[in-house]
Amino acid sequence: MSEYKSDLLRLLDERGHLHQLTDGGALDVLAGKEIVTGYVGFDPTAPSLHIGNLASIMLLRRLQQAGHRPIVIMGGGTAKVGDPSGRDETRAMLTEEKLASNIASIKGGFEKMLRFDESETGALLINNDDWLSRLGYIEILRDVGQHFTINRMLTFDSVKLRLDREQPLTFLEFNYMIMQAYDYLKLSRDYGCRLQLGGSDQWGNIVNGIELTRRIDGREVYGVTAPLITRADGQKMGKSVSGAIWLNEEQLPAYDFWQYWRNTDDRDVGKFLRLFTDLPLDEIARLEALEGSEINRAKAILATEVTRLVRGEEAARAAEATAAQTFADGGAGADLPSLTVGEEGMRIAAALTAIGFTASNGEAKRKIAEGAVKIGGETISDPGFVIELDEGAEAKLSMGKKKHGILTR
RNA sequence: GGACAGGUGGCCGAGUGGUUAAAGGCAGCAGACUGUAAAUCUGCCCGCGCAAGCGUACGCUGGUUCGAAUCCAGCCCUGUCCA
Repeated sequence: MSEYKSDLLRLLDERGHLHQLTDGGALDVLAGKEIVTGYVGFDPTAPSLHIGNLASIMLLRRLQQAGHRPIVIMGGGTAKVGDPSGRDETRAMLTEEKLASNIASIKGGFEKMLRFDESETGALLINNDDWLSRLGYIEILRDVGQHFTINRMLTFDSVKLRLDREQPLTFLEFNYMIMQAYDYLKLSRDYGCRLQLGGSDQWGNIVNGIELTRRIDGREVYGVTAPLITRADGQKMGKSVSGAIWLNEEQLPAYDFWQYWRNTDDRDVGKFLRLFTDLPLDEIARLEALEGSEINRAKAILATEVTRLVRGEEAARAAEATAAQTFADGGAGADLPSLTVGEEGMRIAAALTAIGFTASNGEAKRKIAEGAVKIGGETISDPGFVIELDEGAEAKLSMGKKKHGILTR
């Protein structure tokens, strides 16, 4: 089924992780005979990664599963420069403190998905600020800058796109690819790194690093990119209800994370199971073959598996149980968002906003007028309705079919 | 530094003095149909207010006018070309 001989490339290929690779034949041979150290870079531009980054994290997980050593590069240094890839606009500049706190809060998540230990294949997490910030300007220009021609830099998509669209591209950002390439050289020297993986938008950056390493050190290193994961409806992964689907619990409760996967388009179920879970391929084949409403079973499994991977066993079980109680039994599970209404009660519109179903009281009132709001299954159509509960009582507040919460006194 | 073009709601994009809380599209939310899916159709889509209504809003500041996103001045920002 796969043309590759090494466990690594076969695994990546079978599960849909491969888009492009440099000298796949040589990499296949290398991965077949020794432990390969490979890395992926992540820019700490937010306090949490989101599921758009999940495909890249899975690359590292697969690398480790295939018996190799993954390195997570936190782009503390490159984030100061800003990756222009796939962006129309210059990124907002992040302060040093913000970057540090982002890195700290992103770190934890990796420990669930990768094994960090002292073994030969134990994962490492390294901040490229450790070396990038120390570089001298003249030094970097002479050592690295002489290997880059402007002519070539201008042909890169990340640059060309901006120029074609007549959007500004600052000199700072223009240098991003040089910093990125330098990372590879540095990792090759200090950690014996031979492989860089990344999203397909990183192809240019990866190739630059490979060339730089070859030119300066005469060392052959490799690159692998994963396809851009799109959903069947054409949306990019990770955008949804209230923005991104964050990996961290603080940014998005496990229940909501679970729900995102539960609502996967029928057509994406098989693809996502392969990419984002460890389920065996034959089982996935069975699940994605389910017809009609049966495929909902596969979606629940997908949701639980991915949640387990990202949030842990306990969070996954709780989210799954809550979903079953809420949707299958029409009740209210413990993991639903909750709101205390207090002794004097609370206006329905205020409650909807407080629990996060609506962004403003005005929106809440509109939803009430549309007949979308229910308490305990009863539609509430009076916008002036005041929720009052007896001491210790609970009620289920719903907006639409999917948004449910628990009201308590 | 100069010439020209431009800066409109989450995004794209109309709008060149009043009927403009600002066309249209996308995204989003809800309803119907379903399977917590897709597609389709319908409604909603700045905030506050039960409501009448009020407050904000078209880069910023000021001005003209009964009335400005629209006219004028200065400033800031972006692009293109020139130096």
